[in-house]
Amino acid sequence: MPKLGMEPIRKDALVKATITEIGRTGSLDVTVSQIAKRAGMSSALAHHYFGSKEDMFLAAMRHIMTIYGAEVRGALGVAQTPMARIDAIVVASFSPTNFRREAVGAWLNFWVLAQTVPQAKRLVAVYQRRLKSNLLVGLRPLAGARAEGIAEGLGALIDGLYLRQVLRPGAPDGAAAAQMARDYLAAHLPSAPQDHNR
Amino acid sequence: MPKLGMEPIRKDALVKATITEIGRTGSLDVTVSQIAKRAGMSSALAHHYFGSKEDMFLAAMRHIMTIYGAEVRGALGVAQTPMARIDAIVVASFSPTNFRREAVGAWLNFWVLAQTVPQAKRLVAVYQRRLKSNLLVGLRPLAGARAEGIAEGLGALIDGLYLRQVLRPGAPDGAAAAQMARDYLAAHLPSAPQDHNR
DNA sequence: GTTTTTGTTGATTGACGAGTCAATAAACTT
DNA sequence: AAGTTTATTGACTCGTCAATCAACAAAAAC
Repeated sequence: MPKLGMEPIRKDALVKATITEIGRTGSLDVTVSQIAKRAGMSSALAHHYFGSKEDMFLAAMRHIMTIYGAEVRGALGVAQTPMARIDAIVVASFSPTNFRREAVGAWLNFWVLAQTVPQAKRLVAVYQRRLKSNLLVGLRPLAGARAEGIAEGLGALIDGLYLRQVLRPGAPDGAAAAQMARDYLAAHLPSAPQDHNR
Repeated sequence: MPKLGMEPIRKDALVKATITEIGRTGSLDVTVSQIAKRAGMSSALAHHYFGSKEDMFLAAMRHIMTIYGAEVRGALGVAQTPMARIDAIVVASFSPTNFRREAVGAWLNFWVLAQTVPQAKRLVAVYQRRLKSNLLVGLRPLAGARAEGIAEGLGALIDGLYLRQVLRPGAPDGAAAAQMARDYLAAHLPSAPQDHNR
């Protein structure tokens, strides 16, 4: 009973299943059959919609980045001050949607994929560029010439917190991670010493 | 012409070849044959000395960590002040030996391996614990109760800088990375504002 | 000098998995 | 109603690779 217009639904299910499976197993060594099964279809159908396993990986990467990008954009939309802009990015980066187990696990594996697949590398590069430029908009008014270095450092710290989350047991603590990023900012922007407790 | 006492030599060659190959290809999907070939022997011999491919990976991880640990210990040995201790760790972390391309590429892949192989996870945990405790010895006299959080943050930053190095083209710039870590410290330890140029 | 230990490899096995294909079926078109 | 497009899958091909084995060689032990 082939309903028509299945393509987008199937592709979407496959993309999500790809992220889930990679995140769950913590490896790119997931079989197309595994992914297809989780998405509720045969592996042949998965190959029908995506040409190859690599295409599925790339689509999954794009999906993660799209969600992240949308969330950042949404938060930036309502930010009024430079400081609020930066904080919006930090909050979005560690929001439950983005900082959840499977997504972080998949993200790390995509980083590894980027070493092999040029297309994946380009996607990571896009992410890095966007993150940095978004941060700079908020940082330049606050830090002037030092903004560049601070953005670089904060970016690396965020990535590092993601990296470490991967091996942490239990549910991700986005709030703690976000606080760590804020501490970094507070230390580098003495102009806004908002909190120094503990 | 079997010379005797080959075992340690062969094992050593295999461990180094494993790191090289993983770093070079940027993936754990290296074949035992590839590794053995680079180490100048047959794949059968590789299996003879290490029981399995996984054993080779674990030995390679241990090797990387051993080198790193030795270098840190050496640097700590001559450090007189708390600040010197912290700096010794930072310098060792980004020394040419540890911060070279293949080693960093392999290191990231081992991090991924840790998601799958409990033994590998334990090794990473050991690394993290040692790093943190080493940092704390230097940090506590300088930051008191804040030391804990700073050590955590600096650790994440270091890991993040490693992570990002993986995708950076060209030769690794350990000096720049180390400077970033120092900036982090300078910002969090206002007591020692050693440099604030640029 | 024969037996044992250590080193070494080519060839083989066995499993697994990406991608293809042929076939079936339900919708839409004309 | 015949033809076309879209959906779907079981079965198959083909390659790859970890791991094993049988065999050979040289040193050491007896």
